[in-house]
Amino acid sequence: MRTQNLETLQRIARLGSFSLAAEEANMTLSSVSMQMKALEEELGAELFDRASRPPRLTPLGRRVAEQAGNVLHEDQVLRELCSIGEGLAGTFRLGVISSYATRLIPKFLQMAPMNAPGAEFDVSTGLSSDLSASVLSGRLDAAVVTRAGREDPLLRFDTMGRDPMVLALPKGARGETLRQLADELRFLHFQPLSGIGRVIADTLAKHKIDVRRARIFDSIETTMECVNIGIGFTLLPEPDVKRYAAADVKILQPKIGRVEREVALVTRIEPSAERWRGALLDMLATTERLAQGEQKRTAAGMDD
Amino acid sequence: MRTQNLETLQRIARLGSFSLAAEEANMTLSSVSMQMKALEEELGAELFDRASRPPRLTPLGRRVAEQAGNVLHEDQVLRELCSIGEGLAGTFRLGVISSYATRLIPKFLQMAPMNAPGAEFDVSTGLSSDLSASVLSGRLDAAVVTRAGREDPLLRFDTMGRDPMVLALPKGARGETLRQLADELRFLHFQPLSGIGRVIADTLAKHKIDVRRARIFDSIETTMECVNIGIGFTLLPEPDVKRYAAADVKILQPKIGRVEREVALVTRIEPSAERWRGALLDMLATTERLAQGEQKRTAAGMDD
DNA sequence: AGTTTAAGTTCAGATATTCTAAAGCTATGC
DNA sequence: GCATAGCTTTAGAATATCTGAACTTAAACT
Repeated sequence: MRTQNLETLQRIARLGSFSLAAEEANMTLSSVSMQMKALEEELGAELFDRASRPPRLTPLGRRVAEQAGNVLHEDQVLRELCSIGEGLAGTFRLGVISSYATRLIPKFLQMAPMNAPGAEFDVSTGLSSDLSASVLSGRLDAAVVTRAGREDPLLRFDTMGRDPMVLALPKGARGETLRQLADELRFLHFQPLSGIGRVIADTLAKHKIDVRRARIFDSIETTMECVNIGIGFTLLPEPDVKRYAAADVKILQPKIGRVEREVALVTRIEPSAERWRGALLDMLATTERLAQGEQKRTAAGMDD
Repeated sequence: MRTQNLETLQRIARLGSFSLAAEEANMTLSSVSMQMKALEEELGAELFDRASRPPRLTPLGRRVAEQAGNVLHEDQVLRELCSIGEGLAGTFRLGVISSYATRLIPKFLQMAPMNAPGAEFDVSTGLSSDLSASVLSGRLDAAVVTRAGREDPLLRFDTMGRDPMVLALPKGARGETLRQLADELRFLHFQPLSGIGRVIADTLAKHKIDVRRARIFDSIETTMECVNIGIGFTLLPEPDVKRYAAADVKILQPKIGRVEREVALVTRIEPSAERWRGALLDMLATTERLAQGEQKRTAAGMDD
């Protein structure tokens, strides 16, 4: 089936004759005639009654011309998908680290239809290392991960932002440095296989801090809840700590220098990704900005 | 645009590689490759990332493959319209004489989706002569009309049924023959330009009956309402008289012999009409049978 | 790390399709 | 009945598409 033939059929139905259709489409009359002959042959149906001089559409031909409109409409939608110059067009399989998902995904999905009407997003969550591996193997197109250590040279990491890591201490804790606190309290260690966990483990190792009796959690919310009720202290990104900390939890910058987790968009290095990587980064940045603004407003509201 | 290319794209998206798609479709691998190259060219879009060896769909390619499904689905609908062997397929522009419309159209439109799922009907009403002219000129595909006198040789009339014409007399009328009644009462003459009107006029002329003070109406319901309240008598098809007559109205066979109106389906004589004329006649006959059954049941119900 | 294999791409030629222009029909209108 | 407009047909040219073979290369396997 060739869509041009359906267009010609529609034109004939609209204009009432082969010759007017030919004129409008800048084709020869014989082309029009041959196209319709081919269409009838392919469909195995009589679309025209050729006994009368402008050939008359049969009832079936009339209906087929109508249905041709549906086919052509879907075809048009397809072409418009492809002619979105700027902006995102396509179905993107996007991964987001669990520790960032809460902050990003709801707002992102809410904004997506406005920011990128030509795009669909299949979002999934996981650990930085798994997500990076999925991007590398092609199961995902892109992922938001925490940067850490060695990075595959086939992948590209575009930093989206840096969150300072802060200490969250339960009410009554006395120490002020990581080392002091590690002696005094149980350390709540975020899953070392995750990006944040790697940052934490690297920091502890670098300063040779021994956290005896550490507990491992793989949920930020759970970890903070444990801090809230005094089970131990932890080291986590500031925005997450502020989101979940109870009013009496003490928040400190670690004295051992700035500790950060760096959040990045990871994509494969390949020519076709150049078309959309920038737009996706823009969109994520916009979302982040809006989400942070909202969080601040919420926090402000809570102060009242 | 060629739908085959979209099918190939879908196959690749489903099977994951060009070669599997080629195998499934019994094509050579190079055909598949060339089709996809042509599709990308036509759409002006990169659908595949050819750096990796089964070429990977880009996000846009994934979305296009999905939308291709919509195009192909509409195409399939179109083909199925054409492959309805028996039965009606198409959009039929159908005329029905006003004096028959009440009896036929509601039931007909109600049954249509079941009886002829592949058909649509644009129904209009009018006089037999106008409807026949419309069929002849192609504004209608077929019409249900009253047969009368000379018929165009380019048209074909298939009789659907015959309604005996009966006299309807108001309460207290004394005459028993048309002639007696014409002397006694005002004659309510149905629109002589219509089919029924022609039958009436022909009958009166044939028997040289003079209906002084006749009144002309172009609605059966109005005519019968006038009989009901004693304004005059009339001669109309039995089913219509029975439908609208008040309980005290007297109904008589005319003594001058059987007077009938013959209802027929009129269509152009042309090869393509052969495909559907029979099916349409069947459908109308079925509808009529059901409608009559219903009318009888209603009448029986009223007797209770 | 080098080799093999499988999977795509490209090319040249064969085949099929579609177009144009001209000639041929035939309803329709005068 | 004749003229004309409108469609069909035909032949040949221009395109497009397919096949099979040679070529390339990513991924898998020593």
